[in-house]
Amino acid sequence: MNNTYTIVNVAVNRPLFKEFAYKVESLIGEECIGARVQVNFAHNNQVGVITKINPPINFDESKLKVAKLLDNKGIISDDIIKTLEFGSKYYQYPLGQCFNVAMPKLLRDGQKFSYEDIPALKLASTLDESKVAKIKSLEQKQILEILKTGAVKRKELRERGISSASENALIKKGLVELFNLEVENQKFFESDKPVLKEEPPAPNFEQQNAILIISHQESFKTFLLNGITGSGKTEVYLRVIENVLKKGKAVLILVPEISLTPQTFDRFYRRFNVPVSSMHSALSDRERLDAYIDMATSKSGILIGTRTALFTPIPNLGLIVIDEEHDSSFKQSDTFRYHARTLAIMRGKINNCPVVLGSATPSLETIYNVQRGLFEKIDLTIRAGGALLPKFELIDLRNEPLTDGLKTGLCESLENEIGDETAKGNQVLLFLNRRGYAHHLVCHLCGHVFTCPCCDNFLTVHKKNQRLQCHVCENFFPLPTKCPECGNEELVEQGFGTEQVCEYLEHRYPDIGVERIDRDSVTTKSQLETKLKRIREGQSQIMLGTQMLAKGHDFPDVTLVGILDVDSSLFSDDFRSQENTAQLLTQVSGRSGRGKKQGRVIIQTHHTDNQLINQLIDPNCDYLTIANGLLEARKNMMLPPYTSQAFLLCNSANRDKAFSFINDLSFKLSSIKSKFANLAITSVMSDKMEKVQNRYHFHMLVTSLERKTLSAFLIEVRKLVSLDSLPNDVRFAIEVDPITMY
DNA sequence: AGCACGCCGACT
DNA sequence: GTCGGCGTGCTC
Repeated sequence: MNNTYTIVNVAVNRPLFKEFAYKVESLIGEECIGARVQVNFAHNNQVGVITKINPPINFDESKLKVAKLLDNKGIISDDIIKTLEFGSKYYQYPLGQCFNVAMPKLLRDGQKFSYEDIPALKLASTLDESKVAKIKSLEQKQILEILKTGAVKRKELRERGISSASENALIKKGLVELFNLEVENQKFFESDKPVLKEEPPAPNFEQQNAILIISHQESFKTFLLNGITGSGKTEVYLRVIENVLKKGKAVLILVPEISLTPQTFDRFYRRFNVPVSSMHSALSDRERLDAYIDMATSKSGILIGTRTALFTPIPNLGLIVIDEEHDSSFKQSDTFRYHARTLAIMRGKINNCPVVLGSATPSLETIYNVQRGLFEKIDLTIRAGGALLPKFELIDLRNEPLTDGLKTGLCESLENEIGDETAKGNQVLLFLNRRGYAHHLVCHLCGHVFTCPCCDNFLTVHKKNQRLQCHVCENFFPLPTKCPECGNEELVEQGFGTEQVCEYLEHRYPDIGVERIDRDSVTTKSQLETKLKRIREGQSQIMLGTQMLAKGHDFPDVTLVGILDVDSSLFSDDFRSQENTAQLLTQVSGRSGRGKKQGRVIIQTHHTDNQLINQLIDPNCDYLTIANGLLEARKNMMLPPYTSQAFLLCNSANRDKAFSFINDLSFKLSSIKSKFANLAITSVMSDKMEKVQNRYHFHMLVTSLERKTLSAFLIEVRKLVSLDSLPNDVRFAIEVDPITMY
């Protein structure tokens, strides 16, 4: 019977809002929805995904091309297909390209959906106790301790912060054996081991309340777990997860990119006997596929990952957690421009399971959804061990003498405070969200400012590697000795960055260790570990850093947090900058005073009458009060979340091409605009940085009172654009629910 | 997005 | 003649 075939719809990785019919040369049914196929599409071989079986077609059946099945049943589960179909419409991004983003690279490339070798370690069958006794390395002891409970994948050991050098040392000593883990054909809920590996600490009454409410929720509902820093949100997650696992259901936990620290994973690996998988940027393609298969086949019951982990098939999904839900890394800002929070809630709805959003500083969108009754808020207000929240104080820079220190970011009063605290044996954390030595370089004679030749951007001075660097396109140039315009040799460094402040601190406090933590001084995981270790062991008392420091790490001995430059974040033209500043400062301040001593947060500012700053230092004003005030302002100004927005983005290496394309579009849109009520389109504008990497960027902003109207309008935009098809070298994109302004 | 097709100017 | 640059249109 070689004339039997099945007609299927296939989504291909092309910017087309259409699926294409093919025939598969066998009789297949619904079980193959979500299976990959190899197809010839427009003279090209492509991997596509089956979306429908026996669809109605208006195409000559005899002319259908043949699709070759790559999977004998669907690997992309039904709920993910539904989530992507929703996402494709909501974000106006072609379904086939959504699938592409949702699949691990190896699956995209057509590799088999199966495991290859999985390197793992186990204790040697005969353990030479005399050799064990001789081991001094803490890390090696830790490995042996972990392996006593069974064999472990090398990937897991690395995620728990253990270096492969220690593993290799033990292998060399013959205490540990490297082997290829044969994955047992057992599902996580079929194990006879108890769910818990260790007895958890007793929750306080607030945590207990939260655990009960969420655990009792069997059907779809979105919770906001609003817990101040140090109130034990993770313990609530762990307890709820335990309850979900006991019902035989699996769990998905999304975390921000920044929190990929060993502690994040270690707590889960230590707590549960249930296998844990992870998915994040540090994994190899193979490891990512392995984690994907682990979840899809129910070998693991827990997946912890960054935003793309959302698209991992998980049969019997019982709970989705989004930790630090306000974090901007949940929004993808290229290709498929989705927000993982939005799609996670949709996936929860499709699976009829609860979704928990956790944060000390929730996004205004989420707070608004609580006010509208869409989400249920649960509060955690008590810090573990009775630790007190830090006290905020202001230093009015206008009253400070213009010392050398102030020129590099530190006023005299703050210097004195740092001296006092460190003399008492305490630690100090200084926060400055600007890396490099100096913000820019200017000629003292003619005022020439050194800018990037590819971007409309200043070049930042980096002293250590003696170069000027563009923080937009990452291009760099040797540090100049004279002005290219007038030849003058006096070049002035303006604006301080972490590198300069660090240099000053080391000179000012030569006897106190200073650790700089930013993207330039910390490039590998082990560098970060070394620095954190020196801080934990008290060898260094001052740490200075960018956002890298603001999240995830606890520093119990920090009693003083210094905010060096809040002023530059107060006057941005982005309407979200106040919200972001409040979140960042609240998060940074939460790093201090987790021990017994109450911490202080000192903010240096020239604007002591600024409303936001005054709210932050007011002990009677918490983050939610600030957020409610900001929401009120958003309402009055018709801004999100009270309205829905989308950017229409366009760029080209040829300025005229980009400009005339978007102007044409603007003209066409103005004629259809009247069909949409309560919808506003701005005129065409250059992006804040018009030129980036030699491409010229323009945009229009669409604002609508109703989400539905916006969606309907964007469909029209898309049709207009694809009807004309894009001119050569003009790129066009729609960004729905933008979180940064262009 | 890719790629083929076709139109037109430049050059052996 | 014919090579190649780019605008146009199609992809089951």
